[in-house]
Amino acid sequence: MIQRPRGTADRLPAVAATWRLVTDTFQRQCELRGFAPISTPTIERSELFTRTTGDATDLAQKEMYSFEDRGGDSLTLRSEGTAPVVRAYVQNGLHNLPQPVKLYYVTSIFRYDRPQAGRYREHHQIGAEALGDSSPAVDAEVIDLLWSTYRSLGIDDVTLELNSLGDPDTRPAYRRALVDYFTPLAERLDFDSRERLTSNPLRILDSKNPAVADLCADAPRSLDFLGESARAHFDALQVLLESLEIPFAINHRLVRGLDYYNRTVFEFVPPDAGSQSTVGGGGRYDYLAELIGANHVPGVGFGSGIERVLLNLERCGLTARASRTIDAYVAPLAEAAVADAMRLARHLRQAGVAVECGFRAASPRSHLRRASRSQARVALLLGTREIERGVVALKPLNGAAQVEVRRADAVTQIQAVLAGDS
RNA sequence: GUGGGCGUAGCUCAAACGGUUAGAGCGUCUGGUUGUGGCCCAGAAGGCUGGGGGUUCAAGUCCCCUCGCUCACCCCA
Repeated sequence: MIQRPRGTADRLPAVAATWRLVTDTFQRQCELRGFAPISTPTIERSELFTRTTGDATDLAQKEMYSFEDRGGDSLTLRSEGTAPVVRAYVQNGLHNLPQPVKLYYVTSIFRYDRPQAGRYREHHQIGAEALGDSSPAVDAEVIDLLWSTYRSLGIDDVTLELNSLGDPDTRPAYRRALVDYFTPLAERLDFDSRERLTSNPLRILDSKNPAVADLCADAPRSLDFLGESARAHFDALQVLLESLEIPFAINHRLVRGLDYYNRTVFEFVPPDAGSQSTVGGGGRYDYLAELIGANHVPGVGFGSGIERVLLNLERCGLTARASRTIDAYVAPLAEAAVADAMRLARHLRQAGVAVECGFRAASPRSHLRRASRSQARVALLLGTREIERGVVALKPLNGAAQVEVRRADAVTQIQAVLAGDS
């Protein structure tokens, strides 16, 4: 049997209601703030991701789904959500719209990684980006959007962690300070962290290795290296978050897995999250557009894994139940009635009634069993008797008495019954 | 990429020491006298015991390999 690729999932009807709850809630929160939907291709030129993500990141080094197409171009399945949106903004001249341009998306993300709880090779993210405005209020709005989405869903125990990484002009000094701090301690670092000492020292801070974490406690803090304007930006953001009553905690060790971030970075983490500690995160990326060869475009945004949101909904006991969609079930009792049954179903549907139609002639018992399980409120029986007399038997499934209605007024009669017992 | 646990019907699970024809519940389908649902009852369908190799008179059971699932490391959403 051919099976689905590793790390992918079939999303069955049973989880559709909860899935839709998440995306609908997010969409609603976006619309409440004037964020407009955007979608970008599943594949992009590989350079879009390699140039923005950062050479020293795991994502760039071993997690991208890249391939050469028949024309010899290197393409990559979307490995993160932000760079494609920035690319689309630049390529489509969205800087001609009033700034900032506020965009949101619901999309799939592909990363080659070993699957485990809450981690997939194809996962899905809700995300938003605000491009073209560098003021801290935009950071606050974006954070508020994600926070409000979680709150509306009923997830009220995730905590917001916040940090600022400063700007490119102060990054080298901070980086040097980290190297100066960790180099004498190199023997106490694990292998990965020692590697990062030269490749990407900031990421040492992210290590979950307890020994390394201990050393990080006294490591230089990025907040102490902020330039004047980055400092003001971060202070302003905190005031805004406090005024919005969004609780947050400064995490000096919070860096992010992608190198394009500057200034604000944030993550939402659930309590006692085992290995998958982040349900959503993002930050500011004012220099990303330049990395892909465009003019300067400040931006801030986030991504949040839908599968991880689902895990948190489940943890909080908040999964949605599918609602009934079928109003009526049409049951052909004889082979000769099948065509009539389908015609009746069509008339009802044209009138806005949701109808499930039995496809083959069967006993009333068999059809009524199906009708019950379809959760329809009425069953419409069509047999040779009914066809001869130009009527249809209308049986409410709530125990009320069965009646016969003429075919000519079947639709209005059925609508009346449906309206009556709802 | 590294390590642990686990693979029996669509699902949840049985099958003592290796020993006849691998079972049950749920679900599905059909029926329970003439054309009437849910509950109940009966019957049926549904398995190369993940795959391959080995040991043995005999393997779902023991050994090896492999694939898959899962959890953790790592990384991230």
